[in-house]
Amino acid sequence: MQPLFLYNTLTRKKEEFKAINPPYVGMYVCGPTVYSDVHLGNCRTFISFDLVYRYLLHCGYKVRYVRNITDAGHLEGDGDVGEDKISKRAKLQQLEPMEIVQAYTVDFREVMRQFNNLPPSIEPTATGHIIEQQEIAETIIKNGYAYESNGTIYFDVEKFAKEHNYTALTGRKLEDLLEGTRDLDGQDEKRGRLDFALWIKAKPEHLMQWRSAWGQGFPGWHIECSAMSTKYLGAHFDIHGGGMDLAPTHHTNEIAQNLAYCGKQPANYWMHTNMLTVNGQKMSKSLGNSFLPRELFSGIHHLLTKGYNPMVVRFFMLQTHYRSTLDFSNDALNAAETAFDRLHDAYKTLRTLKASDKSTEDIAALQKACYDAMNDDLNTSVMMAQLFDAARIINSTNDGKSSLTRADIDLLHVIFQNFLVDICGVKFEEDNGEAATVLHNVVDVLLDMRAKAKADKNFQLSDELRNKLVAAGVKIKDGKEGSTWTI
RNA sequence: GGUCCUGUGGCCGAGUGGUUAGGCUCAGCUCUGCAAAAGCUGCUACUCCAGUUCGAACCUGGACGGGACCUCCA
Repeated sequence: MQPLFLYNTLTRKKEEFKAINPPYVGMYVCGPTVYSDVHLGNCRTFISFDLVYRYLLHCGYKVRYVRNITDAGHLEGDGDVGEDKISKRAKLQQLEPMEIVQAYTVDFREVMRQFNNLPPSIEPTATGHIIEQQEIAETIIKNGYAYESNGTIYFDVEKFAKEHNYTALTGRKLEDLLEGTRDLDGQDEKRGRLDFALWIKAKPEHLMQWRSAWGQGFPGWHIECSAMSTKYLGAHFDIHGGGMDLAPTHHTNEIAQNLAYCGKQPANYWMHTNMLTVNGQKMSKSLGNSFLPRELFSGIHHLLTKGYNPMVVRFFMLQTHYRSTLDFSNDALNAAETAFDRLHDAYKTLRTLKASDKSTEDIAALQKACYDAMNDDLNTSVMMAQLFDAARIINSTNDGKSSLTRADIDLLHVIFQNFLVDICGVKFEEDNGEAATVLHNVVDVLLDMRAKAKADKNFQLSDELRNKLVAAGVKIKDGKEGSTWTI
């Protein structure tokens, strides 16, 4: 097997991927906070890591993929003041916090299914690991990197930074961070301005709170990932991922917590996916420019002219490398839809291709180019360019302008199956079932009538039949050996 | 303000110090009763300025533009 290179945020380089205990791989990805709908930007990240997961599986690794569900709420604003997002939402809607969590978790999983993301091996929740989070906080206090202040536990960043490289992930200078931080105004519980909470004292009216050695409270924002990754993947595992916006704060603090807890950098490879933008601006809940998956599928959104199949959206996203920003627009989506159909049509044509004694094309080289692209930090853009090359070869063979041996045709099948279906996770709707069979028969009857009309040179009738079928959603292509159709 | 990333043809989007990315759109041709599809051909770019180099879109410096993070965010 050829080496796989992945870009590691820690070293800012592409590095050869070497599993700690091959063939096993542990991968942790920061999942959603389930206090509202996942938007498309979130989905991009999870689709990107689904690609990582799928490719590792394809390469023969046995992957334990852990993606958390944050259901304990995060505070709003800087930290220690402010309100838990999930509680806030719950009060607003007069619901139990867990009712909110349940509703959005169910919705999240449904969206992931629509995008054909494989479910992670474990999807742990923050509320299910309160004890583990408390234990980590306790140990960090014992190790001298955290302190209690009026029922809240803070991580002592400045002390940690004296012995460790706190900003290893982003390469920023600590002084710059200190300068950039806002004044503590009123938060005199904290010793240092960069200190962050591991455990937060709850006010009596706070809806989600748990008992602890420090009184009633709830966990801080970063500690759940430390707790759950350590529990399921061990103190040192292979890949940790998330959106790029998590690197400077969430992941930086997570690394600090793990080091302070057990002296180990949690993951060898830190992977970060880039943002989805709308008109050049990051799509985010707080900016209010986010698209909901269902709006995109249905087309019901003021910026959209039509709806798009989830597979088209997935394909659209994978046409761009995961570390580049991807701008979202109707034009780009329409282009992706046309391109997607072209690949799909070629894949279908492949089944009916007639073999020759000789090949005029080098299919093995094409397959190698696909692997080379994927091994180069999962360059799906270049890999897909190869698939379009394959589509051109298939079509031109179908037209009799080039030829392929049986072995090469079979290899093309393997390439499409491997790279498009298994690795990119693109699923093609196959019409199965009784209704579909009946539909097939009915269309065939109509095409038969149209063929007779054409034979009689009754083009008025044949065109009418074609136009009406097109209006009904059936596209007709006339070939030398009869007509074919697609929906 | 600080730190970092980025600027590619009509649009989207890869990329490497010297050779065609790819997709979409558009035009022409072939095929076709017409249409659609498909194939072929064309439009062939790298923000600007300076430097390094035999040679730079790709390296360095500067300018300008865009973005991310510094507050929860994938």
